[in-house]
Amino acid sequence: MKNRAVARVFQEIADLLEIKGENPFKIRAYRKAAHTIENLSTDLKTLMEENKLREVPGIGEAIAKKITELLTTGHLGYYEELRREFPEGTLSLMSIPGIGPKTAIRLAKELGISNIDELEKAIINGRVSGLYRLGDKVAANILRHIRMSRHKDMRIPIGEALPVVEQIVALLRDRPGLQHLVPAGSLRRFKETIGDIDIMGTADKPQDVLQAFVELPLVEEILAKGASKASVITTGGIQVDLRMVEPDCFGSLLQYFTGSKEHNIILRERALRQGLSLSEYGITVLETRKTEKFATEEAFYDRLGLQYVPPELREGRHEIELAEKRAIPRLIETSDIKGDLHVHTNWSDGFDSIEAMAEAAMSRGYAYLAVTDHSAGRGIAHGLSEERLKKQITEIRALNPKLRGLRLLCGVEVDIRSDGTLDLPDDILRELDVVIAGVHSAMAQDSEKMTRRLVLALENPYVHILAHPTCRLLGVREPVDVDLEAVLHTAARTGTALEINATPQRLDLNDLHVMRARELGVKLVIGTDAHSAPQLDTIRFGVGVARRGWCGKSDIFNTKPVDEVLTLFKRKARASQRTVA
DNA sequence: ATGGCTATCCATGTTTACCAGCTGGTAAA
Repeated sequence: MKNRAVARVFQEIADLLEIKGENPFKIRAYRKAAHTIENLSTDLKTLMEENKLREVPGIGEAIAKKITELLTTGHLGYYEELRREFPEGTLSLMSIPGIGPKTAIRLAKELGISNIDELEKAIINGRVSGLYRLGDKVAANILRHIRMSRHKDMRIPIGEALPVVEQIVALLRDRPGLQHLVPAGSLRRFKETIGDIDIMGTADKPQDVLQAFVELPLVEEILAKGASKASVITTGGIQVDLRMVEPDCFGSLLQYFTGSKEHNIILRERALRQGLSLSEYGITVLETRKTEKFATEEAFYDRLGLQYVPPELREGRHEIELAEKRAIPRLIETSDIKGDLHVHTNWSDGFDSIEAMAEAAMSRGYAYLAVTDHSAGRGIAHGLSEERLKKQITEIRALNPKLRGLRLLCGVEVDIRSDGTLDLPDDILRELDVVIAGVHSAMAQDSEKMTRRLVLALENPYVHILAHPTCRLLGVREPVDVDLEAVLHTAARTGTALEINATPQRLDLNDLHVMRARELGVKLVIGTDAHSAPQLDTIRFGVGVARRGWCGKSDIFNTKPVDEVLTLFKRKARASQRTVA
């Protein structure tokens, strides 16, 4: 049994205990243990054999015993008994937002509902809204979430797909005779979700590479393996195709399989007008019927009289027009980023200390890092009260002289309450270098209310950045209902920056929003929202979104030196003082 | 259930918002 499977059992025990209404601290102990086990770098079995289970923080006598039982017998009596106490399927009801343990158990016991389909029927028949303390609004809300979960698309978030591809490429890169190995498709274009993963390669002996590919440890199932192509399903359930091709037409093949379809259609139509026919094998001159081959994409675009088009722009918008005029801008790169303006520490719900985050920022070569922990309104995150924030400011100021080359900025991610007011008074916000405002509650508000709420927050003279403006979580939570156009205009008018939140689950703003923001002259920053030091690396996902939104270095504010950033932020408060005067 | 450590004990995560019924339970973040 793998660590992950053990963790899942404990997570489910916690859910069941929650339904049961057990001691909350006991529930938390199981959740904590599950989390620790999931992130453990050593195999539980090894720890068990060395009698070191108890040394893991969060694993005590009872849980160590349960792990041992699981690992030796493959079963856990306690868990199985617990499951028997509740109707089958009660747990699945809790996956619907709006249904917690109390409601789940009532639906199961009072209506005999044991799965989501039955729940849907019961709501439609009006059986749910008849229950005590469950009215029409609750029922309608649950129904809405059920329908939403049905329509969830099955594409994989790029945050999951990219690491898998990188792992595969890293494992195969050193095969003798391998020349190219490049992911194509929507992954290469850095779309936020990916269908299947396509990797293209060239090698002296393609068969060897294909063989090594299907033998990788992360391969769960081999769907097909031929002379030039293999398809597998990874242990994470993602389909990956590897296509080995002839080196002399690698360029046109890579171009073809990178897409997008829309981009390639426009390209073909344009080529036809020039008497050229495009295919994945090259460019055919219609008059002579001769096909030219291209080893690189650059040569391919060049033959068509076009500037090279970065994959992120190949969406059939206006990139080909601009490539004709050689007017495609230089896009932002991760190395252009000079600092991160949104990170958390263990003062709120972050994992690492301020020092550890600063250390990580220095090793990335950053010039600055803004510490922006939550405010008290986010109770569960152990958000900072005014008092604790003051203490943190003192600590950061004391730390700064000790840091070589890095400027730590004092900041906060202040809650925007349901009415648009902020969770901290202006007096303290005024003291800070960086104030990020963000919505973390009451996300179901209607568009009018939500828009008014965000506009009000942006109008605060001390708010510099609006965090994750639409609050979406890919595959988990839909964006809030908001008039984003109005928000963008307010941001432009007040000189407030909008964030491209780089957390792979968020990517918020998205590429289209970023384009629109650029058009309106809205300042943009990329922030990782890192909750641990390694998460500073997720900046590249934000850079990917910015590139898809046609951003150059100058469009993203945290490519500027620290003084310029601070000057801009201070300018907003000064401007509003003038307005008042 | 864990971990600290005077203990067959005690602390451990908190605030906001919404809805059903007009104060308090439930869920989300």
